[in-house]
Amino acid sequence: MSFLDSPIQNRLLAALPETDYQRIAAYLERVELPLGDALYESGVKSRYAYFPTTSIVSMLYVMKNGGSAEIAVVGNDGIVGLALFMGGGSMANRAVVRSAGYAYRMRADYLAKEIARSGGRRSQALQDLLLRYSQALITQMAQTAVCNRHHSIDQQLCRWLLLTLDRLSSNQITMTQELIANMLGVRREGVTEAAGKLQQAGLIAYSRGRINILDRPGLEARVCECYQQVCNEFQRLLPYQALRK
Amino acid sequence: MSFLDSPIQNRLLAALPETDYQRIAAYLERVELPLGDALYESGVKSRYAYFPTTSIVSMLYVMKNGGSAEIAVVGNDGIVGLALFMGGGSMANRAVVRSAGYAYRMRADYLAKEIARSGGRRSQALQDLLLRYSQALITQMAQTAVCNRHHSIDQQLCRWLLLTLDRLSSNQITMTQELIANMLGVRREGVTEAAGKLQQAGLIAYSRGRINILDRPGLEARVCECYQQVCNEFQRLLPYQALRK
DNA sequence: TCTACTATGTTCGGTTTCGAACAGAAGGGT
DNA sequence: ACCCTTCTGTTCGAAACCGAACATAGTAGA
Repeated sequence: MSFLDSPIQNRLLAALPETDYQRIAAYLERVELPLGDALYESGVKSRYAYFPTTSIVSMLYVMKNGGSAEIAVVGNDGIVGLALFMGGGSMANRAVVRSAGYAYRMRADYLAKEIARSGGRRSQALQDLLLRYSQALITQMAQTAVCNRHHSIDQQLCRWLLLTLDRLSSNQITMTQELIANMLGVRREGVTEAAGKLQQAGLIAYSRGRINILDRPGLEARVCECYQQVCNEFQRLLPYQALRK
Repeated sequence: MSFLDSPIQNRLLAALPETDYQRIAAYLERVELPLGDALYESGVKSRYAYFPTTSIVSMLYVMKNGGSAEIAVVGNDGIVGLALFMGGGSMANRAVVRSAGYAYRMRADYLAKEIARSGGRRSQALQDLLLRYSQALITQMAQTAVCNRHHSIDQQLCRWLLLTLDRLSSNQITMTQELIANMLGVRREGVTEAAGKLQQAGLIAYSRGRINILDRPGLEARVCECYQQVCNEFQRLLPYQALRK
């Protein structure tokens, strides 16, 4: 049984050994995440960790002057709330739902207990998985920093679209240019211009908050090396093979 | 006994409980790190983890076209080689010594053994510490991404100088403008101009690869919020109080 | 001392992005 | 139908940064 056939639509959960998953499953609660929902705020210890399935969550840093920038994106490949695992409890950024959908959530204290000692034994598999995912997230953040420094809005938009697409089942993204601008940390007009070029090239069709991806290979041809680098590391750190059979 | 009086000049090591430290100490080897040394290369599994004491190490991403950007900086507050702990073995960036000095190094297999099981028992303290440090590093990377997006070269130079200063005992930094430019991912001329302003304002004195910090509060007044944000998180995650007495 | 090299300072035009303002176009509600 | 809001497209000058070229000034070595 491959991941796509698995009833567990989150790759981290699906990668757990059967016994570990069974123990954890009792604590999982399926919740709906509406667009724009803030799963956690900067510096506030959250009560839940989230394993997105069909939703996509943005880790967003908001500056004092209101400016913002997306630091990383989490979909069905990961977990929102790593700080609960890493010991800080909270992080210095917000987690915002940027694509409505579903997720499994787990109470923070249960997660902590499961990670520490669960009935006298450690959940080695969960811990290892979260560690590897942490490294994958670090890769994504590092690459975001590089991309922000060196690449054009055009290229960054391509990267953003592809990262989003990879975490969706459809090839239609619901997102206004205004919101994309917030996440890329640029002006809305900059996104309009970049999206215009992609549209003119026939790669996407943009219409009032709905983006249809028409030519994914075309996007991949335009994107900077940052996208592939992140993909490679995710693949290396959390290989498909590790997924539950 | 405060950290500065401690014979262990690395904060992570100094924060370990006495028994854990004693067990680890046998594996530590003090090494000299010359300027420019590459402790590890992108994608190559390194044989050692390093705990810098007087040296400073830069995590640098180098693009295909030769452009580069510093992702994070590690000094006596941290460890180089987190990938060994997180499970990936390697990371997608280089670690370059950007300030000559000393470090303790530990063989990768010893570190792995210590983290996993050490004589039948886990080193809970080490693991917790490395986890918290991972989160601190994530904060630094996230803030680098934000800073790269939103702040001027002037502000970024201030941030860079302060981050370096925090990891040095003296207030003289040995570093050419060319190398700073490499790390900030900007042109050398840009650094010349920014440094010129700081020099004119009497905050620093620059002379052929030697920077003397004359007015640290002045730098702090000019730096963007990113610097303080990172400091706050480091303080919160790895508080001074946790250091070994 | 002379020379070669390296580090820093300065200039110029070109490109990208920004900030602000405004126009048009697509829906939604009444 | 209408208005009203939201989303997208377009324009303008200003600012930041880039790429390249070149000038000057310390420093080290012959």
